[in-house]
Amino acid sequence: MRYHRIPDETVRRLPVYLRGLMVSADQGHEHISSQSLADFVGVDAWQIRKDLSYFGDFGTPGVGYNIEKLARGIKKTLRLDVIRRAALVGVGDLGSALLAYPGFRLYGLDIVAAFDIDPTKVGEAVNGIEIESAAKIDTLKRREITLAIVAVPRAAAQATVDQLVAAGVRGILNFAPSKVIAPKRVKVITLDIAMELARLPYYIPRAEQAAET
Amino acid sequence: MRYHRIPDETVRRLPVYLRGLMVSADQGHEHISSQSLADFVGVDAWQIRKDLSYFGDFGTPGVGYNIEKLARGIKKTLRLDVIRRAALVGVGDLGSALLAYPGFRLYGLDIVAAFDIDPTKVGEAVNGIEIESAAKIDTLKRREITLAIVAVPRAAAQATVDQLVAAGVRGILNFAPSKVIAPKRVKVITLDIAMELARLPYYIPRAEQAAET
DNA sequence: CCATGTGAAGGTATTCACAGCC
DNA sequence: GGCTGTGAATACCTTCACATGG
Repeated sequence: MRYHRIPDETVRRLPVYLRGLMVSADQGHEHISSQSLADFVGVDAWQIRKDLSYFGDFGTPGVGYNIEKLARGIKKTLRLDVIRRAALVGVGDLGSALLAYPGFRLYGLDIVAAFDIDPTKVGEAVNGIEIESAAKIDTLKRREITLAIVAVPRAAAQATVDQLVAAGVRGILNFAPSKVIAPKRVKVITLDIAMELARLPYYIPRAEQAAET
Repeated sequence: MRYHRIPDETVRRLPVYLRGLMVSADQGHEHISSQSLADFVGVDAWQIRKDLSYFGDFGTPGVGYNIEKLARGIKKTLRLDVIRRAALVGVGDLGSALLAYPGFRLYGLDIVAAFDIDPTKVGEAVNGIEIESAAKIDTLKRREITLAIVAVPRAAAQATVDQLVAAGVRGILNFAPSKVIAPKRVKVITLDIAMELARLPYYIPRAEQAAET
């Protein structure tokens, strides 16, 4: 099945598998079966096998998967086999937390630049990265930074995205709670944290909303 | 179609519509057509109409939707018609940013308690909320707090969830990068920020990864 | 004998096209 | 004429069951 297009839902799950594999490797394992990985990451075993079948044969029947080899295969498929440089725009509370967040490294992602519009912040360093004026966003192309994280207020989001697009950025993770428009060649993922919390109550049955004293 | 089960994907989109409606109301509008709302939030018009058809007739043919009425309907469906009290566990960089984040209010969600295991943080106040010892999580039931946000390191996530479940919490938004197990009656949504950034490169064609000098 | 990889079946969500109502 | 609400058609994803290979 190696020549099919990979479903979006599979692309969404691949980083989960990757994380599971790395944790498992840290624990000293060399091989893992689809069933063990399934138990570990919380997905069904056949789902994992189906997902992997879209882009290659990694397993050995009777044995399982070589962790190292499978991790490399997933990274290559996700195009994470190269270290990716990313820029952050908006060094507020959330932006600062993202700069300090160590989790990106696991996927070979590296935040190497930070921008803010506030002159009092420019020049300051957060987590070893000096904050630059937002006017300097146009230097990203020269610096070969192709990913960006937008953590600015809603009102500034579209203008920021426009700047980033003009600077040649190809992928944007947007935390501002609003739709932003970008050309088709630029992939935008919008993540509204409040919205995720907002859909939680739906799954709580009415009768049990109050504390069951 | 009022008596069907609402698809999960629809539940995921409803908060988007709700946000769009509120912004539109702020701009002084009273009515809105599915087409205008579609342009505004970035979803197709027929998708909006289909989604809304799962739980009620809100529109008037030839006119559109009364914004106020539709917003109330969506809130009721999402069970957001009551102010919801939430607790935060883990007041690190991300946790502090979440405490300061004003976006939850829009959905009637209110963070009213914060816990951390670090004794030097306990007693401090962040954004008007006093940080309590994590050992006090068991008081949540008494305080009728049914939602929780977990922003602790991966290693502590499962133990934190166990504590929250024991304290009667019914919905958990988990930022720790790991699967957590909870009884079926407790809904858990895991949000791994690094993973969202990690699937961005997949959508950037190989030939265009480097800056196009 | 055990675990993978995959056609085929089944289920869910998206998209279309239009009847019905203001 | 304009816009909603929805059956029907389509596309997509999940789940199953098993043939295949170590």
